[in-house]
Amino acid sequence: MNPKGSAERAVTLKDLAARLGIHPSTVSRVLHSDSAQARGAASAETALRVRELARELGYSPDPQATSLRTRRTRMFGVIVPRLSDLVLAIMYEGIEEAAAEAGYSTFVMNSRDDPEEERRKTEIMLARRVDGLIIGDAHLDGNLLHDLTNRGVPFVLMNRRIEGYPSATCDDALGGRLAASHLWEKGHRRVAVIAGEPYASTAVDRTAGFVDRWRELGGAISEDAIVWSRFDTVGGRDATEKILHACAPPPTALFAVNDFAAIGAIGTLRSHGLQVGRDMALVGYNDTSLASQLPIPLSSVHSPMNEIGRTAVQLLRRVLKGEHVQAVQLRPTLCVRESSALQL
Amino acid sequence: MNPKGSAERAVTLKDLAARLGIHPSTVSRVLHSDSAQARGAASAETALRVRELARELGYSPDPQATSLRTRRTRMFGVIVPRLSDLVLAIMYEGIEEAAAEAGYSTFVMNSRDDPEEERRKTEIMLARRVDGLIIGDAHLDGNLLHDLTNRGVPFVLMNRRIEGYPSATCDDALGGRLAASHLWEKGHRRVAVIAGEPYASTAVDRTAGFVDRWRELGGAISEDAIVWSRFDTVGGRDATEKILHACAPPPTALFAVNDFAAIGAIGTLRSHGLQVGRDMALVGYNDTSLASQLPIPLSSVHSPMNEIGRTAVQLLRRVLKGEHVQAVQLRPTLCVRESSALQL
DNA sequence: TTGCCTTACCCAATCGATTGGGTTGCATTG
DNA sequence: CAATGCAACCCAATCGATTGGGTAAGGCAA
Repeated sequence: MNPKGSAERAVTLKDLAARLGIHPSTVSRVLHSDSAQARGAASAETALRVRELARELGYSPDPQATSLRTRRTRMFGVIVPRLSDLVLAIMYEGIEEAAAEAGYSTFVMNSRDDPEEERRKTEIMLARRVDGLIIGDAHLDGNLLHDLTNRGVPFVLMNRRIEGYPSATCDDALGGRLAASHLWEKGHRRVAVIAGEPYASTAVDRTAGFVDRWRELGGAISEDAIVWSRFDTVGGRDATEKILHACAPPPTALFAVNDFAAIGAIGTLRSHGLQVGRDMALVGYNDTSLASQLPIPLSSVHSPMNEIGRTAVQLLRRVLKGEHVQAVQLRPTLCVRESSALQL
Repeated sequence: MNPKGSAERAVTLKDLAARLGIHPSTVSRVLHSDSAQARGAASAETALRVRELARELGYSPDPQATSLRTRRTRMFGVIVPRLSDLVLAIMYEGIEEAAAEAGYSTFVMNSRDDPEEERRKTEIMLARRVDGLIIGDAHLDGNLLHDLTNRGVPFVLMNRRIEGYPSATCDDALGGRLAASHLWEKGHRRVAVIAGEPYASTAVDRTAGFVDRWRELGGAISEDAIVWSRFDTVGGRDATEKILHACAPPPTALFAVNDFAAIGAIGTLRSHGLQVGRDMALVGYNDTSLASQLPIPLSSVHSPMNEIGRTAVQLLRRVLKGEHVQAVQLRPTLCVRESSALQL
């Protein structure tokens, strides 16, 4: 069929037109118009012939040519701290699904949570002429977003939010409150928080929600009991170590704003001879697939990660239509498991 | 600066040419040529002026226009079972880095390990006119690759290999052998394998390597002791359950071809009152970041995942240059931890 | 019969970059 | 002095699709 192994030359509008004896522009209108909008484009009969031949020859429009003319690429750029962070990977799956359904393709790039890298990656995507950006690593203290706004670049935030910009996130304050209510009900009165990175709204909101609710319930929580940390297992390890050293008497429960930090905490607790669920209650966040599969299943605030990704795409599409969109916060739910099931 | 918030019209070659009073083609040659190849393009002085103005106005060539003319998009398509599989996510990080360094962008899509979906996603990428594909979910029994070859589509495999196609993988047979040698040395004589999906070379090679080595050492291993399973925690759970039911007397060691399956195994063992590392040795595969952070740190065969991703990009670039490339297998190493450290 | 609509098309410019094939002006060479 | 070479450019076609603006043919009403 293709003996030389060279990619066959793709079928073009001109090819179709030549075979049918009509003009390329007519073919374009037939294939492009939304079936109704083909006002005076062609007769029903011609339209049928065009569509038939297109199918037969496997015509697929050249996206580069289309983009050149229409100034739209139907590509979105997605920036995340790292795809090897399961949370972002799942959100990205949601993005990819929703984007594909809408006829968009997506580029993802890792910024490693470094503002310099984030800026560099953003420029690469803009140089590619993406139609819009989904930014999953927004820093509370950055100025990239301000610049992008000035340059008229359409974008939305995902996962982390920043006041004044459109975003698709979990209602993290609510998630923190759920964790606080749960631990309070279980009889805990001394708690500590593994709070995550202070530049990320996820960490800040979850912590703030927890603390707010805790105080509402009449609990006390000191500054020492709130430890900022990296989001990964090592961060959770170190933070737990700090908490165990700083708090006397030690807390009876921990809230980690991230499942991986929680897993790190488990390790540290174990090496201090403390068993999770019995000597120390533990609640994580995101309910990643591992939480329920751990030797001692981990309680976790479930956030709808796939849905957050899908929502980000919807929002970005509305931004592109010129709508003024608000931030969307999706509801988390609490999954109680063995790590915090015991009544004190 | 841009009060209406509309994206500023990008600077084009024509703009530069107009300002300099020369022809766009001259500007193109100056900016495009590899500094030496600009044979008779322009005088050194003119070239300097061109480059200066380009920098000043922030000229960046329109990739769509370039692609249209050159028939190359400088985009690679990447297909993986799922990015939420940490192993693939890390390989993808390697791909992204290497691709970016070479001036390529990458699309990733999830096939969910479904051949139908894989085919669909492949077509989407080809419709986007990617220059080549990196296929991370090759099925041993599929026929997609054959079709792609016939159509002259440049591609390489990653993570999983198939005889006769270029690929970048871990030397999985060796990895299996390392695990076998280790468990044998620790005194184990009854072992079982959580073997993974039989359509994936990773699973097949790791299992075969393990069994080969085991027999070389004089060990016996029955069919019942090799259980095929999904790659995730649930798969590991079910497989372990099966092994504990089928093997009498039970094995003293398990080799799981994937860390997540190993984590699933830990859960099942625990619910049977068996403690990993003491009652049952366990070795996983890939040495994902979690392995060392688990409550009982997991021994695991370390595979150079980032490097595999980078290698896939290098191979694909060589394929594009028309070179005939062979499969590359990168060396794994064994990380022994508490889960299999005890001498029987 | 004239004027006016429709219908069903066609024409040509355009998007931005690339590239094979010129052209011009000047200097060198035999 | 004619011929040749070379440096430094310019020209125009091209990639494939889109789109504003035609236009010819036919029908219908006044």
